[in-house]
Amino acid sequence: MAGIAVSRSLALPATIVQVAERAGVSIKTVSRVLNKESNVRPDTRERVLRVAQELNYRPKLSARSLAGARSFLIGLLYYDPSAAYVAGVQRGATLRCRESGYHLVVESIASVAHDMSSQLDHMLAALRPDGIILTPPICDDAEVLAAIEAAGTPCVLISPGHRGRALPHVCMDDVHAAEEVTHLLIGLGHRRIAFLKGAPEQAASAWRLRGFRRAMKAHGLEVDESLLLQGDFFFQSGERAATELLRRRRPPSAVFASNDDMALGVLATAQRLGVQVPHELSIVGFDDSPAASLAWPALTTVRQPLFDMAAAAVDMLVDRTSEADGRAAVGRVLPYEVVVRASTAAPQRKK
Amino acid sequence: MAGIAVSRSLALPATIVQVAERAGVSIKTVSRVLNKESNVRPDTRERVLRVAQELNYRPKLSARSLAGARSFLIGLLYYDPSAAYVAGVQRGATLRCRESGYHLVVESIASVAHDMSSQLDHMLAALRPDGIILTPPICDDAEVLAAIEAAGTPCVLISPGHRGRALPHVCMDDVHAAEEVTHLLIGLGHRRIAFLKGAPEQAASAWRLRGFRRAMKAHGLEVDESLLLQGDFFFQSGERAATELLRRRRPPSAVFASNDDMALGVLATAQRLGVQVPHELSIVGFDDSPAASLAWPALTTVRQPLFDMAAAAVDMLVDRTSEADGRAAVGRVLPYEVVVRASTAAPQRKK
DNA sequence: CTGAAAGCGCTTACAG
DNA sequence: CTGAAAGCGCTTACAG
Repeated sequence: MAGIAVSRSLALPATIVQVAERAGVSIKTVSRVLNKESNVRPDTRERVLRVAQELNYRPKLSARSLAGARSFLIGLLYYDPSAAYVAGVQRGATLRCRESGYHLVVESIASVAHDMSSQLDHMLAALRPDGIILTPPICDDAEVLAAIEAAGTPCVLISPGHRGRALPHVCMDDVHAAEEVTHLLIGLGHRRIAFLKGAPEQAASAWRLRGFRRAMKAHGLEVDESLLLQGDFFFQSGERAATELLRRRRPPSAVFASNDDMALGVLATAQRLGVQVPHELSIVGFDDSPAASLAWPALTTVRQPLFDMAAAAVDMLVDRTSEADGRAAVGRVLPYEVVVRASTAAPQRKK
Repeated sequence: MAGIAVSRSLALPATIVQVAERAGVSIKTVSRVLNKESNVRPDTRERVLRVAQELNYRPKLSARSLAGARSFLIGLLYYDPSAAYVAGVQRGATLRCRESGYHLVVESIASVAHDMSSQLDHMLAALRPDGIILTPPICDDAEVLAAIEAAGTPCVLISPGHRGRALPHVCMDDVHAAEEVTHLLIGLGHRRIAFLKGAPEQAASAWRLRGFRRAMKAHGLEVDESLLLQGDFFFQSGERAATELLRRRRPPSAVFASNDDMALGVLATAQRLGVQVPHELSIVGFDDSPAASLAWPALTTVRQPLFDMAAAAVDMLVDRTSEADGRAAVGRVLPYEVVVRASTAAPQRKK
C-alpha cells in the first residue's frame, strides 16, 4: 500500500485527498489552510502545510474553478500584440497575476472580423475568466463592451474614452500631461508648434489635443490651425506630416506628436531632410516606448505608467471577485512622468 | 417549471443537462455530438446541434478539463514580451489556438529569478496546460527544460539550439539564410564585410555566423577576423559596433548584423556620422521585424516565418494530445525569405 | 447507435 | 475549531 502510494505520488501529482490522509485531517481542513481561511488551529495549519510541501501538492485549477466561484483566469484583450503599448500592459498584467495566483489568457480581437462578438462570447463562455482587461482602442468598442456585459464578465478598461468611464477603469491624465509637455516647449521659447493628432477613433487623441490647446491658451498663444495635422499613431503618418511641414515656407520650430511612433517618424524625416534636431526642430512624443530612448537624439516624451496601470487593473479584478459585487464603478488615475531628453531645445532663431 | 427553466437559461449559461433534456437525449449523446465523435444518427446530431444553438450552449472548460484528459490551454513562455520576435510568435499562436478551440496563457520567465523553476513548476501543476511553447532564449535553458520535463508537460521549442533539437521543435534554416544573404552582398561586389554577432548564449548567433563563413569560403574570400564584432541582439550593441567600425582607417563596405535591432543601430549610427547608406555602407539585418520596413532606407533582411512557426507549434501540441503519445520527437523546418530592400547596394568604390 | 453510472478534484453550504 | 455530504459540469469506461 505504502509503496504504491509513494510511486503514485511520484508519477501523478498529489491530490487534496492524499494531503488530507497523510496529515490526518479532512479535505475541508486542507482546503481551509490552502485558502488562508481563519479558524484553523496553528499546529494543524503547520502540519497541513508541511505535508503539502512534502507531496509537492498544487491545487488543480480546473477543479477549483468548477467547484468554486472563481476561475483564477484573467483575460487580456488587444488589437495588436506588436504595439509597444500592449507589450507594456501585458508585462504588468502577467507579473501581478502571478503574484495573485492568477493566470493571464491573451486574445487578440480583430475589429474587422464580422463575427467578432461571437468570438468573444465563445471565449468568455468557455473560459469564464474572473475578469477581463481591455486595451485601447477596443476598450471603446461598443460591440465588444456589449458582448462582455452580456456575458456578465467583470472588466477593467485601460485608458478608455468618455463612455468607458462609466465602467471600472484605470488611466492617466492625458490632458494634463499634454499640457505640461506643451508648457515645456513654450517655456523653451517655441511659438510655432505643430501638433500631430492621433487616430480619430481613439479617445487619447482628443485628450492630448485638448491639453495642447489649453497650454497654448494659458500662454495667450493662438493655435495656428494649419499646424494641426491628422495622424493615426503609426510611424508613417509621422513621416508624412513631417514631410509636409518641413517643406513649408515657414516650418514650425517644434512638433508635438501624439505618440512616440509618430514622433519617431517625424525625427527620421527631419534627419533625412537634413533638418537638425533639436536645434532646428524640437520634437516631443508621448508614451515613452522602448524606441523613444533608443532614438538619436533620444525623445522627450511622457512616460505612461503602463506597467502599474496593468497591475492596478489586475488588482481591481482580483479584489472584485473576493469582495462584494455590484459596487459602483471605480476609476483609478495613475501618475505620469514627463521625460526630458535630447530632442528638445530652444529654437535656433525666433520668427 | 418551463418559465423557471427559461429564466434560468437567460441568467445562467446553459449546461449539458439542459441541452440533453430539451433534445430528448442523454448527456452522453450531447457530449458525443459536440466532440464530433462518430456513431450518432444524423438526425439526432442535427437536433442536438439545433438545441445547443438555441440555448447558446458552450461547454465549460473547467468541467471538460477536470473530467477529461485535456485542458485546452497552451502556455507561451517568453523572456520579454516587448521583443518583436515574441509578439510575432504570440500573434500566430493566439490565432491558431482559437481555430483549434484552445486558449493561450502567457507567462514571462525572468531567467535571473532564483526560484524560476519553482515558479514554472507552480504554473504547470496548477494550470496543467496541454502543451507549452518556448521561445528563445529560454528554449535553451536547461533549468527550464528540466522543470517542464519533470512536470511531464509536452512542449515545442521555437528555434532551439543543438540540445533542444532532441525535443519537438519548429525552426527555420538560419545557416542557409545567413549564407544566402551573404551571397547577396558578395554578389553586389562587397569584399570587406563586417559581421555583427548576436548574444553568445543564443543558438541563432552561431548558426548565422556559420552561414556567413560558409558563403565567404564558397567565394574564396578570407574572413577578416577583425571585422567580426560581438553584439548582443540589442540596438545599442549595433550602435557601438558601428561607431567602432566606421572610425577605422579602412571601414567595411557592408555590415551584416545578426538581427534587425542591431542593424537598425548600425543604420542610425551611420546616418549620425554622415555615412551614406547604402552607397557608402550596405547594411543587412535578420528577422524582418516591423521596424525593418519602417527604417529609412528600409532594411534588407531575412524574414523569419514567426507566425507560421507559432501556428505549427500549436498544431504539434494539439495533435499530440489527440494522437498516441510517446512518439519520436519531431522537428519542422519552415521556409524563410530574403527580403531585399534599400539598405543594400554595390559598394561605391572598390578598395 | 445510445445511455446509466462513476468519477475527475476541488469548494460550498451546513452541522456540530 | 473541524468534518461529512453534496455538487460543480463535464468525460471516461462500460454495457447494451
